[in-house]
Amino acid sequence: MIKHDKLMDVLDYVRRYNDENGFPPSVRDICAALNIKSTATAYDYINRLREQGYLDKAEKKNRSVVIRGNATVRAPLLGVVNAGRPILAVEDNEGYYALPEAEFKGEDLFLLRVHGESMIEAGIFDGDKIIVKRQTTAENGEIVVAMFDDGTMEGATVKRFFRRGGKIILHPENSTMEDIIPENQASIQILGKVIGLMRSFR
Amino acid sequence: MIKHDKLMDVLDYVRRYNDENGFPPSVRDICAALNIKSTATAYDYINRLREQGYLDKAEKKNRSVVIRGNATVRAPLLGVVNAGRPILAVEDNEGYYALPEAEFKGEDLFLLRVHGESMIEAGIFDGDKIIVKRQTTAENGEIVVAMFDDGTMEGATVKRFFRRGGKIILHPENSTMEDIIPENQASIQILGKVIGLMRSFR
DNA sequence: GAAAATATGGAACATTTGTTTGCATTCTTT
DNA sequence: AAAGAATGCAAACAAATGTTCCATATTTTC
Repeated sequence: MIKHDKLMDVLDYVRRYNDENGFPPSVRDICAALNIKSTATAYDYINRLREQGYLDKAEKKNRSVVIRGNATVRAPLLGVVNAGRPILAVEDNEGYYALPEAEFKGEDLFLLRVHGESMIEAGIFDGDKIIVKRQTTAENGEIVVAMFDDGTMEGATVKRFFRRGGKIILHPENSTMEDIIPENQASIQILGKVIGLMRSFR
Repeated sequence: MIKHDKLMDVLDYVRRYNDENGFPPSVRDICAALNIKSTATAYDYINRLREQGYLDKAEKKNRSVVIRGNATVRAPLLGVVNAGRPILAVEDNEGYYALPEAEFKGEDLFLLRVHGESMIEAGIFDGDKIIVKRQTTAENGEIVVAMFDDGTMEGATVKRFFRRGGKIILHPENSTMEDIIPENQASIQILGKVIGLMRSFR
């Protein structure tokens, strides 16, 4: 059983305040909310929570208490796969998404909305948002976002990537569809590797 | 085309600073980063960005500039479905996840890690994390997390919910499995409705 | 090119906020 | 009960930070 003491109250309050306001509370905010009479007391609580590894705080910076392990990475939602060229300048993104850093700490991430059924057997459905790590190469069996340069197809697709006998195979995870084996390998450009997905049932 | 002026530089910096530190920058931080000579100038930028709807700021509060539309809802990851009783006090959660408020603004959310293949045809795979809105009722066709009180099964399961002819049907989206039609309806407790999911390919 | 409008800077000021110190109180241990 | 440790408080101080005022530069308009 976890002790439900004042320290945990402070931790909960910091979390809640940050959720509601988008920035952390001051020492005096904590005092007011938890009926603590002295700022020194709240200040001490913060330091103990820091020692115990529950939160971080930048010295002498106002409103800088942050819950440890809550770090997020932000990735832009760039567009729709299969509906034109999605990867352009940062300006035409459709917003940013916060992803838990613990899971998605790849450096350069972006999101794409998936259109079509070609990866349905891999659990990627029409309308899903995939989390893509930007890279130009891929290993056998990885799911990639690839783009065709030569006009044989418009835009980009999501497929499972294989290289066999010097040929690149883009394999849809849908038994009603055929593998794509491009004649000209140079015409294929890997935009990134799919490392996660988000779905909203609505 | 979007004008790439100083205002947008400020906006980008606020976003980046917040991503990296977990709390917003001060006016002087902005000055230092963007080579702005006077705090009045940066202060003015902030106000204009606020007027144009790009960010919010609490008056007279230090480090309180936040990007508008970036609000997140936090939901605790409570455990594993089908492996014991997952829904307990907030204390034994395995961490919090930030979800974009724009999509998941239901009030009381939590996450569960899915175990098993029973919903595979609905695109919910073993290991996925589902986002659940806590509620005790469900509509026909919704995917729910349900728990059995009477010991016929241990713990909770994810199934599609139907009520037909006075009977509750819990339908696995897996053609190799049978519907669950409990004798005693009262023994079934709806814990929530699945409204989203997250997956990490690793 | 002059006038007007706008943008930026310098500096001071006001407020918020973090931090320290010492003391009183409560709890623990002996 | 006494000693010691931990906890909480009040008050003051120092630093960080938001805010304002006005002068100067820059751009726009006519």
